[in-house]
Amino acid sequence: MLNTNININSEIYLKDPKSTELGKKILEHSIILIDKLGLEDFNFKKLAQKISSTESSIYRYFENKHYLFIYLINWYWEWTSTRIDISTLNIDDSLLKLEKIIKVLTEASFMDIDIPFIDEEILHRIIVREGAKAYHHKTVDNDNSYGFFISYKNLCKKISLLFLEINKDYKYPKALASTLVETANNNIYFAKHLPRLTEIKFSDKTEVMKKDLFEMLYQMVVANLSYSKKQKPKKKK
Amino acid sequence: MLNTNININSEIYLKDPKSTELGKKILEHSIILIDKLGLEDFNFKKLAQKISSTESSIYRYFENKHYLFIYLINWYWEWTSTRIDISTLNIDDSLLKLEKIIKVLTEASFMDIDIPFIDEEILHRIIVREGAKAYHHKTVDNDNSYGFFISYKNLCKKISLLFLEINKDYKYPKALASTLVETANNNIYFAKHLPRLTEIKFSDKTEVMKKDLFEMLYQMVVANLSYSKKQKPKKKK
DNA sequence: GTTTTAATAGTAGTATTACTATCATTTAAA
DNA sequence: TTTAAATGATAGTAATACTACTATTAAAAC
Repeated sequence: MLNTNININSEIYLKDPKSTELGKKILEHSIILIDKLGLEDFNFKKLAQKISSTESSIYRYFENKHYLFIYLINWYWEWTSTRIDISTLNIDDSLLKLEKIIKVLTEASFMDIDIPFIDEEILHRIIVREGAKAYHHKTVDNDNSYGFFISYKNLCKKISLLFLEINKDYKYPKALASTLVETANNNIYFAKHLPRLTEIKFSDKTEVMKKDLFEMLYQMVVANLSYSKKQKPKKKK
Repeated sequence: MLNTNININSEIYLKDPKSTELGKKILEHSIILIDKLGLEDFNFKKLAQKISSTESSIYRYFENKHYLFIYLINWYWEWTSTRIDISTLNIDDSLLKLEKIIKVLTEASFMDIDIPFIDEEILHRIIVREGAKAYHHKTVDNDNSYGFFISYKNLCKKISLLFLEINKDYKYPKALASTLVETANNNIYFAKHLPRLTEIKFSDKTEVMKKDLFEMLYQMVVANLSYSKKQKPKKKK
């Protein structure tokens, strides 16, 4: 069932930010500020100033910066899942579905569901730059036990099921799904900041870059899925 | 030319930590402490306590925690490059070289060059958990302008050249190289902490896991390189 | 063997961060 | 119009991320 209402694990917040005006302002401006300052220089004091509120008010919504960040990341994953659902709806051809999924993963503007207080383009930029920090830390197991990464797992699960649809014998659908998501983000980032790590060329005319990135990722997935298909189980002699 | 002496860009430190006793203690125990506490909870005060020194003494070697971290990351990349050189020395077969490289990337114990004050096993664990933070931040371009990521680029370059050796027409050797390195680390991490993102099963009997991971990565690379080989340039009709 | 320098330690101090606690005020719902 | 929810204002604490300066020790040079 398709659901355009993005739902976030209630363990992440103290008070649902979607439920109040201040909450929505926190979400809206935290995205803008994190994009501008970077996650390490962003803090609740600066955010409070920006929205003409106070630190203590923000602390009523989120225990700390990490939880707010986890919220945003989850929002992105849920939003991405939803866009995948919408964009693949009524499409039967598996390879066409794959195309749609890769487009969703690489273009924040593709199949947009507009929610007024979230700028998805900026959020996508944050994810590309710092999304991996959500789970690359010492307390990942604790966060995981509260279900903070379920949205990410569901997203990867969804993608991996399509891979099995294309090739039911493929051995590593989950790993290929997470690799696809991570590689999409990494190559956007590398193209801009560490260009010797990818063939993708950054350009302000983003259409060119998106097309190149799309082709690379599509080829990567198809190569993996079709390589395995060829490998007939060989009997040992 | 093979060089087992690991050299780090001198812009990263204020005083060469390899050159003094305290410097070596800083390197040795920062690795142990970062592994134990995680990068965010690690600081110079705690490190100073651990090595019975003072904050101010540590600040003579590194401007701050970030630079020390960059130093360790660079050490790892240089060490990995060196191990690749040694392990592929005198090997002619490209696919055998690929095997060696993947083993170096996945096993800190493979082809060890023992340097007394660096515990490579622990350092590898840090890289797997938090290595990506070295370049996923707002000031990446500044760091990059000082050459802090040259070692990583060289490592990827080296790997990408082997890919071209296997298939000179392959279109994305650089992207595949960075993806290989990142995917190796990610899947070790996912196996342990987010197991639904990979087929690799974590086990304390690490040999099993390493073998699975090796096979997955090897297949991924070969699939990509051989898929492209098949694609004969088609004339447009 | 003394002088000079390099290396380290010790102490103190500052600005910022990451909170917690308490109370007052405004706004909305009952 | 009362009551409760939401927000704001203020203050305070412990920790962090430094900088500055001075003292001591150890090693190298003369």
